[in-house]
Amino acid sequence: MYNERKISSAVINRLPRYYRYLGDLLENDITRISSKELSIKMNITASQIRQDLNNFGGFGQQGYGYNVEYLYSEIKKILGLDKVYNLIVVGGGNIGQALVNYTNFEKRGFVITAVFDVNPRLIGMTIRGIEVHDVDCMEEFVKNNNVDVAILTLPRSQANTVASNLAEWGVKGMWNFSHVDLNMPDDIKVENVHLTDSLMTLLYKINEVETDEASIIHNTDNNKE
Amino acid sequence: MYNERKISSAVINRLPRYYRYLGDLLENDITRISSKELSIKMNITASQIRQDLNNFGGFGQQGYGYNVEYLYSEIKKILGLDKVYNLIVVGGGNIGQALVNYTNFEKRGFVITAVFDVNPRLIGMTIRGIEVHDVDCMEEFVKNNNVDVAILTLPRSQANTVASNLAEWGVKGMWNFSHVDLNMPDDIKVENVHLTDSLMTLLYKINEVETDEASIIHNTDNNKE
DNA sequence: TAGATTGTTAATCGATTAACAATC
DNA sequence: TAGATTGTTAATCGATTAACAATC
Repeated sequence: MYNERKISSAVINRLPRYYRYLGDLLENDITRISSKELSIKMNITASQIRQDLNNFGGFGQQGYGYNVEYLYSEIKKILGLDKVYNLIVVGGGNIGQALVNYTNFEKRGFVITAVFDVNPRLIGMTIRGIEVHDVDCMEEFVKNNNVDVAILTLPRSQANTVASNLAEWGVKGMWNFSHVDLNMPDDIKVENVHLTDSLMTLLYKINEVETDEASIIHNTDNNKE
Repeated sequence: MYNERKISSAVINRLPRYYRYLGDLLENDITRISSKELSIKMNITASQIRQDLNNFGGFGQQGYGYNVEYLYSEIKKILGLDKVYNLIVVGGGNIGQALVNYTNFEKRGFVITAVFDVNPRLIGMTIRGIEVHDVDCMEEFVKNNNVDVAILTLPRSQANTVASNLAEWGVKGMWNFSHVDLNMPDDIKVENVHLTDSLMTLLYKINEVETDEASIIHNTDNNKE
């Protein structure tokens, strides 16, 4: 496991998608698949699939392809999904509550154990059996429980201060829904979900299509010049 | 505008971040900024900033840098944020409701005008003044209203069928929260928010840190060999 | 003017794709 | 065995960074 070079984030970001497709194959009782077949399903090249997988090991067999169940379980291990994780939600607003209510997380071993907020109207409430605590209790909670990930769904202005504290108290990863970049030491991992940014890029693309269509018309007009 | 080569998605994905930083500068009454200064704030290279911006035009001035207000307004136009968009939510579950309740969207001109669901217990309800309709009414609604984007927060199994219908009825973009890939014609734009995938990559990174630490110890042990 | 900083070309780096020998 | 398909090296492609002449 050691002495290996770092895996590029392009590869890592594709792993959950492989995992999803292999899970679908499993559900359909497909026992083996070649990189070529999978590449057609996933709309990527077979070469990329083989390169990606070989970052972690030789999971296939010449002339046969990949055993679906084995490859699925290996990717599961690579992603660390064979463990259970302890998550807390910091910020009990719309998104925070929605994530607590999303029962699929628990099925996968992502267990939300507490929600924290400053709002007295929320504190003491229970969301799907999980209590909303005062943020003042957060330090004690984090220090006494092994919190793997904090889900940050709080206002921009507070995100960095809170995240720094959490990191100091032992939280290893920040799943950041706050619309701001976090400044964290290298050993604290951050994954951003910037919903507004995501929607903006979609709007760009929609407008781009319209512009393209306009230019096709325009070019046709000028064809005779 | 026409005859330009296509802008890479790496660039497009960075635009909302530029927009955010420029907005912050504006709020702090900073009127000009050089690519070098901005690069330090954003933790990217000045070269990349200049390359990115020059895909769309020369917004700066030699010896001066960029006028913050002007550049902000130009990126706003590039992203199409100077318009108002009509969105619908398809699937009135946790995430769907949370997005309806997120009032910041409206401030930016992303207006959610309707929610659709199959659940009789939700139909007729009102979320922040927006009614939840029966999906059976969706065709009529979409055909009579100019729907720019459908926010898909429905089960995997239904996402593709529903999205195909919506595309046929005139929806231009799909903001896809369903945990499945959509097969859409090229002129329909899709932006995925795969929350589970995002969390999985975070977990990978957390475990990677732990593995790295283990290997450092291991390497030290073996140093004498 | 002199200094600063852009816009843009050239160099580098990294990621994707192609090719093929190894081998099941 | 012959055919299929991997693992891996080499080639290509695209994105990032560096460099610098143009110019405000």
